[in-house]
Amino acid sequence: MIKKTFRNTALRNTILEIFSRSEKPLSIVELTELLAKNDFFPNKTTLYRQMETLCATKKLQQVSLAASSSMHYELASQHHHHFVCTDCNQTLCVEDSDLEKQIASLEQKLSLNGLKVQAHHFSIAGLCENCH
Amino acid sequence: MIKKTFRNTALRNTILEIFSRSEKPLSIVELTELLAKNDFFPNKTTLYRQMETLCATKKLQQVSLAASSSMHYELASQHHHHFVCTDCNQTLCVEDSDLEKQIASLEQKLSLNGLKVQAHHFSIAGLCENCH
DNA sequence: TCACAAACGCAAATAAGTTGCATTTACTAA
DNA sequence: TTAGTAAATGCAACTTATTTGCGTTTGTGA
Repeated sequence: MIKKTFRNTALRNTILEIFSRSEKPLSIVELTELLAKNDFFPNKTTLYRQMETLCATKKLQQVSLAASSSMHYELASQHHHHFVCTDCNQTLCVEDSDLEKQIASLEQKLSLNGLKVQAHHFSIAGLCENCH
Repeated sequence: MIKKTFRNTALRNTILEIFSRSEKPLSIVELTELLAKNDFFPNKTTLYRQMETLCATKKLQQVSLAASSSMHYELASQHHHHFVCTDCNQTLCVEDSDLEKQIASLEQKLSLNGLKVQAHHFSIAGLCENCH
């Protein structure tokens, strides 16, 4: 098994900074916009590959949001769940420790049944205060 | 407000039959394959529009599965959650009434906070028994 | 400071889903 | 029973998200 060395590049550091400052998961498009404000204009292929590397090294993780057709990402250390407005796409973080516990217990149960759990995806779609 | 009349077509009835026989959510591609076995070869545009109509009339509902990039659908009356193998794509239904309750209570809480909940999406990604 | 793998950019390809428009068909009302 | 109308369908072209191949640049350990 060959170990890939993880390099420090200005782009990568900036990406991680942006994610650590963001309160919500970001898509490639959103990330591109935020990078532009920091004077980075990387090719989209580079960004997709950054996401791949950063997810593989557990720095980030994928988040699939109910109302969106594109993948979103967040810091792996900041995993939580979201409400997404189907009209304006606004995203709100939803905290519910009981739900977390219930999910953890379900995952535990699945592990005992011979499945290896890698991730869970949960989100709620609906209309936010402004949109209904 | 104009009411659209919902028509019965052979294709539509077959689609609903296929979903009622299926134990797991189906993507457009999977549906196309099953329709072919019933000698239906509809255009993909037609299928996307069928999904639109059938979801709007609450016969079906969208399901986003963790390990997949394409939308899946299931009978609205059969809503449950799924485990998806990231390797072989096998899908297993996961029953957990406590989790359901917890989600319902969270949705209730969100409603009281001025949000209109339309749907939730939950799935677990991992490796099935055969793949690890 | 050199070599090599990791990171990057560009162009083209693929996959999922959508739109416009013309044609066909199910259903309703006469 | 039939004629009119809106729903359903098909086709081609388009958009958006993501991936692949390949050549070039750059960070980092020896």
